[in-house]
Amino acid sequence: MPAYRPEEIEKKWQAHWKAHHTFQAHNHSDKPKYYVLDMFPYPSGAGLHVGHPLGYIASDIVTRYKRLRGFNVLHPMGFDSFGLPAEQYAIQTGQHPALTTDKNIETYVQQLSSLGFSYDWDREIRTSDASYYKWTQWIFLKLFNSWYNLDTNRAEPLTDLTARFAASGSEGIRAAGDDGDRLSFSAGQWQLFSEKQKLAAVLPYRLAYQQDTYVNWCPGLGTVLSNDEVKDGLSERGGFPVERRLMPQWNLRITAYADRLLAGLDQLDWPDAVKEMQRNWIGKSIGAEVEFLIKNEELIINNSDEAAADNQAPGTKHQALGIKVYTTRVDTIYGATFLVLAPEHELVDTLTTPDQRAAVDEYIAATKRRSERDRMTDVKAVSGVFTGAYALNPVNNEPVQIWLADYVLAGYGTGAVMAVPSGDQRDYLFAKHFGLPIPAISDAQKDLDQQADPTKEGRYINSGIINGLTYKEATPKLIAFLEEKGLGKGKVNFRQRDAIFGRQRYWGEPIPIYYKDGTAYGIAEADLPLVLPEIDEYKPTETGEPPLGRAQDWLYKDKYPYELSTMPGWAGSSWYYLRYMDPTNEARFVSEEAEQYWGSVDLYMGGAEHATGHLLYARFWYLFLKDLNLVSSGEPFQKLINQGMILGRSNFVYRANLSFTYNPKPGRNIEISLSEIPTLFVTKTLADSFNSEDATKKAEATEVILSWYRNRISSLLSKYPDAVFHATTAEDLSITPLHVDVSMVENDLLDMQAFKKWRPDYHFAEFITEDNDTYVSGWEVEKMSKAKFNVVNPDVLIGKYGADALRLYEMFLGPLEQYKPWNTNGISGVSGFLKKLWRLFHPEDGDLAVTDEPATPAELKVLHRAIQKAQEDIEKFSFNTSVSLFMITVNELTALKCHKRAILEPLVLLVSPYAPHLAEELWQELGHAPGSISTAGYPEFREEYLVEDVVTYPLAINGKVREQMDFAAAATPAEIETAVLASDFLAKHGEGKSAKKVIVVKGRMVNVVV
RNA sequence: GCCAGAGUGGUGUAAUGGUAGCCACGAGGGACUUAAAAUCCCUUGUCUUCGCGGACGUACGGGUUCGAGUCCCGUCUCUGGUACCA
Repeated sequence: MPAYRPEEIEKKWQAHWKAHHTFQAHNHSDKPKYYVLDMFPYPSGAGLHVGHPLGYIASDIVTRYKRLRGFNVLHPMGFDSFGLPAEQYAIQTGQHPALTTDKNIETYVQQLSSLGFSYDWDREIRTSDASYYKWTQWIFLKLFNSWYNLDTNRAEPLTDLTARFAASGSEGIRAAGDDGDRLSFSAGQWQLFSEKQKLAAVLPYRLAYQQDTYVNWCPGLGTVLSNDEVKDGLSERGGFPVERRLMPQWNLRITAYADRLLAGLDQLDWPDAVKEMQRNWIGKSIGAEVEFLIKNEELIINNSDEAAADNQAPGTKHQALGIKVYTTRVDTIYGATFLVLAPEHELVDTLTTPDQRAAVDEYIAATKRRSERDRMTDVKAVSGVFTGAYALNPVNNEPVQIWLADYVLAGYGTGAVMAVPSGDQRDYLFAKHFGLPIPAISDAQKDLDQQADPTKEGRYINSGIINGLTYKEATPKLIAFLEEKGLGKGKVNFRQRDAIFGRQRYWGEPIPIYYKDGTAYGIAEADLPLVLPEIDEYKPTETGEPPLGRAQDWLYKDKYPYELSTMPGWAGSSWYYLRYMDPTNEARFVSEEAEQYWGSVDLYMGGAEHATGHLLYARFWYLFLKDLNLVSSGEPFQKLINQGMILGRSNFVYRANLSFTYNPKPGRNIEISLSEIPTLFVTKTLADSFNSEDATKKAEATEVILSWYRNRISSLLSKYPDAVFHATTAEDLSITPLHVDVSMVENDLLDMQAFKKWRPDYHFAEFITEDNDTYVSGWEVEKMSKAKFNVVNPDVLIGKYGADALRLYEMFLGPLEQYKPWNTNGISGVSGFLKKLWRLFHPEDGDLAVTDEPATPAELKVLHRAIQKAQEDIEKFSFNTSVSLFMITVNELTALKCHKRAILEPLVLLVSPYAPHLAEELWQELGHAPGSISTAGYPEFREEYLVEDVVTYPLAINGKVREQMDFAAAATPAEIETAVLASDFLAKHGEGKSAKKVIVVKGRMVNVVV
């Protein structure tokens, strides 16, 4: 083969790999294992753009490197194939989402293959296959049939719990979750419960449970969304508004694992940013729960005795009515001058006095009207209403007013706060707004007439039993005091909520639950999978039920209706990495043997956007499976790398907004053809001058444009003397930058002919160009999107330069983790490098001309420096520097005219993880078996080839380098110092001063201090 | 606001505390060619000098050090995340 033709060799090797299953991983091997995982893609209809493969290329390089290093590498790919876009498309077109999904997957597989990734395609999985989601449903049933025992700090089978109920009732059971939802009963009462009562009693213990929950309801999508699917009050997919709504929902009790999810982070080799995001998301806070008793209790209970009666659940002993608040600053309790409840707080109705009833009702109604989005964007506005009721501060029995305000969230803590206006800025603003007192509580607080001061410094004042104490002394004293009175206790709170686990949508895993007499039962494991039924339309039913309500005769055992919600998008992706270990197992979600062999993922490559969603859910499921002894490692993903996003580089043209509108002279009639009314675009230089701060520049630019305009008007007037134009003046001249498709721009020069053909309204475009007749377009870095015309398709680049060039170029762009703009221009550089590499084997693009001559020391030095650095770089995921290293190496070998097998063969191995097709081809030409390069072994680094006899030292005076001098590599610092001082160095550069000190860093440099 | 991370030529970037700008792109000049493409060679941080050279230069202001792009303190800007979380 003469010249380097990527289009031929790449197709050839891709076909070879596919036919020979070259990258198949085996579950039995003497080799050490290594598991490299890419994040599970959702196969979108748009296919891949150049930003998507970045992480895949990096992980493939590591994969191929590890194979060379003798590892048995598992590197799988599959598809998260349930999801909203396919379903939205189905609603619009009536096409079954399975069909569009299959088509999209086909495109993905084709695109991924054309990039030469070394996936073991025999392990491909799809979450929407029944053979896969059978096990997703199976895990759900495990969750449904488990509870979390706080005494053993792990999930346990529900049967253990019911056995304890039967033996000793609910007494003494400590389970994760809210005890407020649970009944207390004796063993005798349990025995007397009906089956329905028993199931109802058990439900609030389950790790998958159904409950009325405040959810993010998205009317635009017709479903609920989880917190991580909502951004700024809008749905992440589609951007529809989201509102709070109370609905019965399936939930997963992820909060049971909050502490373990938090603690586990410390052992993970993950980016700090991601760990920090998970810590914030879990949001552990250590504080206290304090109860404020209601003043004038009787008065209020009389006012609303029904609500008060509700509050006395049967079986609980009578307690004085109180409001529990959660605080992390119990030390500030003497400064608590009022309480604020969330408008949804359960005691609101009970507490409201007749005088305030109208105001409170009005406030609650107003809160409901405000969408979640308004509440979030409008955080500065202070609003609230007084209930008329008072509570007693438990530390001093002072009466405090009880208010409602929507800045208090129903879902966090107890839904009520004690407001300490001197120490909390929101409380401060609230107090100022409503004229409530702001007493100081610490002698260190400053500027209380301006703002709150949350300091923990100083000593307490106006604070009863803690007066004069410090923060450290006061907190335990107060908690002890409150505990003794039975009005408070230390408490840990988490910001994280249980995960809502149902979607009112079609295209997802059916939840394996059926209803008998209104009670939820899990279907038998033997009856899995519960297959997604066919339906006529993918919309909700007329009665507002989810689409599954349309399924005909869809009943368990022909009798019992199924749950109509499906699982959320993250269900299937929470355990997929386990299925890859044993993807076709029909008897188990993964065999014990395969699970124990592969253990956990050694390297997980993916975007940071999954930090708080997928990565948290997957860890949660893993810990749960571990509690059930179904998996064996501590955490699922040992090392995580976030590849940065590749941003688009948009190009702009500058339209001069000139008026060509006209009227005929009175009594005349004219029609000017559109083709004679141009749209004027000015080159960037002119547009920049026009937008410049410099008035002279701006005036000059304006004049250039207006003189062009006047010429044009006058030529139109000579042709149409009857027209009167509304002329553009210097004052109303403006310039609008417009996006232009990046494919029409090369090195920021616009292809003006292509631009004119691009759209009808640019057909008659005219240009004011640079002096050399080029049109320079502007540019800006933005996200890649169709609307910005900056999307670059990898297929086009592969067609032009080859996959190897694209792989190298994406790595060459910069550090993997960094966000960086895409600029196609530079790809010619790596393409040139590949050609040069080829020419080391095929001089002048002729026949293979590799010789068996022995290598020279200079050649060996180049090679071994490359081996050393390539290895270091890949171990620290610094791929950009290895590409530049390869370029240097090839440049030097070209200069040395090196065509020797002893050098080139190891070089091919070094490059092979990056440019696998080229490497395979050359490897075969060198006489090796086709396809054998991937396990050929990594070249061994030999330090001795790098040893130099002579080292050139830079000589500096006071840190400024002045000269260079050669020394024997073995020279000692003392010898070097003597030699430097003996030379004329100081005389030439020392400005007559004498040396105070000489610093010699061996092998590095010499600095003379004067 | 809070939490991360980052600021180096026209651009992407490189630099175990030790000669700042490697490797590329772009630009300028040249060779080859009827021409173009491809390929090859030279120049390319700024200022200064005919040149040798010199001065300045890693967002800004300080500090530590023989020596700072790198470490420390403060400021500014940008990017990402998060936000009434009590």
